[in-house]
Amino acid sequence: MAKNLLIVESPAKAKTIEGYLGKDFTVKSSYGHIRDLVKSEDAIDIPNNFAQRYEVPADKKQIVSELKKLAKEAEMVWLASDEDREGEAISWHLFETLGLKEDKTKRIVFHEITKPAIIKAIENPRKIDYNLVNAQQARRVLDRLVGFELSPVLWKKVKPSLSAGRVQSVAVRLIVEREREINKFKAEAAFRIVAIFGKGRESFKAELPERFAEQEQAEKFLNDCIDAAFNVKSLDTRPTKRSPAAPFTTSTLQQEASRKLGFSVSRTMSVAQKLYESGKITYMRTDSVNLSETALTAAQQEITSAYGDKYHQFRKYKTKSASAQEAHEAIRPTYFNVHTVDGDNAEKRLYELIWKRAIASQMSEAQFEKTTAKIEISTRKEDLVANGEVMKFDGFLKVYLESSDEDEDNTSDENNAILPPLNKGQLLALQEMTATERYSRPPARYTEASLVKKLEELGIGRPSTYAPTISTVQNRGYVVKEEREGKTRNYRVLTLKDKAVKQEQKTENTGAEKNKLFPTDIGAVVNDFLVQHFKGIVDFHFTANVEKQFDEIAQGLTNWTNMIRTFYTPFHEGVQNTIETADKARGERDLGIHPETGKKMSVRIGRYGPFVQIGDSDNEEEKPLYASLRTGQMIETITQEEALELFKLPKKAGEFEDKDMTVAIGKFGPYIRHNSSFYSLPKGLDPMTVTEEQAIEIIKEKRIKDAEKLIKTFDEDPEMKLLNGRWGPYIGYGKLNIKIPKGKEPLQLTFEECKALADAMEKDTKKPAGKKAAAAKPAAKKPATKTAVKKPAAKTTAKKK
DNA sequence: CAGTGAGCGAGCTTCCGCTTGACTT
Repeated sequence: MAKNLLIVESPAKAKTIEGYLGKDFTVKSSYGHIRDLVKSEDAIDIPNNFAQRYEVPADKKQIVSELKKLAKEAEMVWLASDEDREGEAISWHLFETLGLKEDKTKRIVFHEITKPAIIKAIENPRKIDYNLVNAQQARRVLDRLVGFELSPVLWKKVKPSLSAGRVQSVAVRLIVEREREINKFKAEAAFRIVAIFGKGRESFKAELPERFAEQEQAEKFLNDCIDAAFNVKSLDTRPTKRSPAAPFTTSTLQQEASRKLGFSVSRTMSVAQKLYESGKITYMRTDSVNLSETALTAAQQEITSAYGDKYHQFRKYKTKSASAQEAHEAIRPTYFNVHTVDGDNAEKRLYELIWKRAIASQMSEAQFEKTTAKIEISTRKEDLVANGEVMKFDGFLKVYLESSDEDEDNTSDENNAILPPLNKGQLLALQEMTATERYSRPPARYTEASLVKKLEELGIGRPSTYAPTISTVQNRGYVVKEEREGKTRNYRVLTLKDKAVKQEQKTENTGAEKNKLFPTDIGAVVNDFLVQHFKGIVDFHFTANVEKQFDEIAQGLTNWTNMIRTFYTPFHEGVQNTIETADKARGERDLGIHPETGKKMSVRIGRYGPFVQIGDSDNEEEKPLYASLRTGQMIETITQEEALELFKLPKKAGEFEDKDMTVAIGKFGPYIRHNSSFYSLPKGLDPMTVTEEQAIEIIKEKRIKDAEKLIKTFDEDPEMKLLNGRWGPYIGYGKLNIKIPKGKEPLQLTFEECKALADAMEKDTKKPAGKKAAAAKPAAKKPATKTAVKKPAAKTTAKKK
């Protein structure tokens, strides 16, 4: 047996380090935290100085017992978890749980996985830093208290199963408030003047810095220019430069992969995980922009050999984020001389992005010559301005250009245009001048990645939680990621050409969104409730404030239980007060009087989501009418006209010749119902006017599609089918979808075999007999397997309902 | 997924942060 046991957090890290240390060391991984607070109410003994009850979750039992065994046999145990709050706590939990002895345990830390760094760490061991551990406990306890006291308030006052927390509730608030800013926004139009001078390759654009609010002003300007003379009034040339961006952190990687590759944040993380596990990149959950000495040298070698000396420049980046804990390096390729990797397309592209960004971060700046020409108009006092940029040295731009969220904004694209050679006083020939009506833009909706950016700026969340947080707010139904169609709007363009001004009307599409985050009604109602009753918790600076106090605890300046008590006492009072006094929040909004019947119209959240009601619930004689809101509609913005539309039924039974066919509109759009089958109406077909022929066509097409999927049917039972799915063949039986067991040839399967599989599955879902069934149905991605394993029966009944 | 929204009430839900698989129709 090895004399030394060294424990790190990640198995991939363990493998690498084992290679550095030789046979005297066994290197193992704890797979993150090995203990957590128990799930029940009594996890924290509040009167007893917030004493915690911890347990080893079911999925960690095995690893803990293995580590225990190895620790017993070892002469020395080296706790090498990350050097940050959580890492220190992991070491402490290991110390406690494995029953380690003070004199046989050493705590070591390193910030990069390089041989010299590991050796140095082993030469400089220390003891567990209990101040840091206390800071982590304060963080853990605060999050539990907030989450587990706030959520039940929502169950009582809004809806069961909802959740609130220090991080997720602020994420939702950001999205809700942004949506309201957009709703409130009034676009203002103004005319932008652009002139084109010269011909062919010599032509260039110039713009008037001012804009005109009224068409008359723009028109007058163009008219004034008909017979005007244009000459170069001044020329200003000066050098400018651009520097490369720092190498990736988790958050910047997520942003850039979203902009350049169109990846969701969770996709980025899972692809990066694969690259990390196969040793291609360094650790992908980091807030550090630092590169190891080894990496700096390797990057230098790569850059000088590929591009030459003058392209290289040593750079050290400093983190801008106050909340950064910098336990790791920045994300970089493990080996800079590896330009491309094997693997699927996503891995290749993400690796390339990481490689370029890291290499560019050690390259020299790009140099430009920026020219600004002012052009005088003989008939007006304003000057036109033309900007040109010439690259003198490409520097880091040879490999990488960071994109920005405003890339789609092309209103200032003249900035990097090239100007022809110009002289002061030179007369210019006007080719064309336009005055285009341009609208101001509302604030941009968040994408997953821009929300991560914002959260990081506010110091909320950690690299390991950005992706899960984004999923949580969507899984809870507070936020949806959607594509929405825009509206067309008209804009006017005046054109001066050949000594005449012409006007035309053009149309543009505006407000179309793809993969943007929208709040739902429930998200808005929960947010408003929290803002009203728990302003302090959902305050954007709450996390930053408590982080300051955690830092004081970590430095030994503050006692953690005092800090938590100071926070908890008023917070808990607020919780109780809210439970007693607050009204139920249903987001109700008045929609006025129904024009035909004079009854009250209102809209609010119900059991099945937001709906419109006409008439009074208390009225015994006449039941009120109800209609669900549709995708894209919200309580706070729906108008009475839109609400009335919801009650119009397109085609009722009997309106078609085929008596079994009706058209209706569900929450997810218009659909045809034929007997008991549903067929959604393709976009562009109006459900109010759809003809029977069109409906029959849609049904036919759907049937053809279904038939294409069909491989085989069985005479014994028409419900049993062999189908072709996205990942190969599977068995369909009624509503059940059954995977084909490994090693079986799909076409050889007999009906009996299929039936047996189906029966087994049905039994499984009714009475999950253990791990398999429970693990097979995590509704959300995250809910710990612990719950599922512990209470499988409860979970199933809840779902059946 | 797909036309419902009463009221009763047992037993359930829920946090953030550290990790990786098993899984997907």
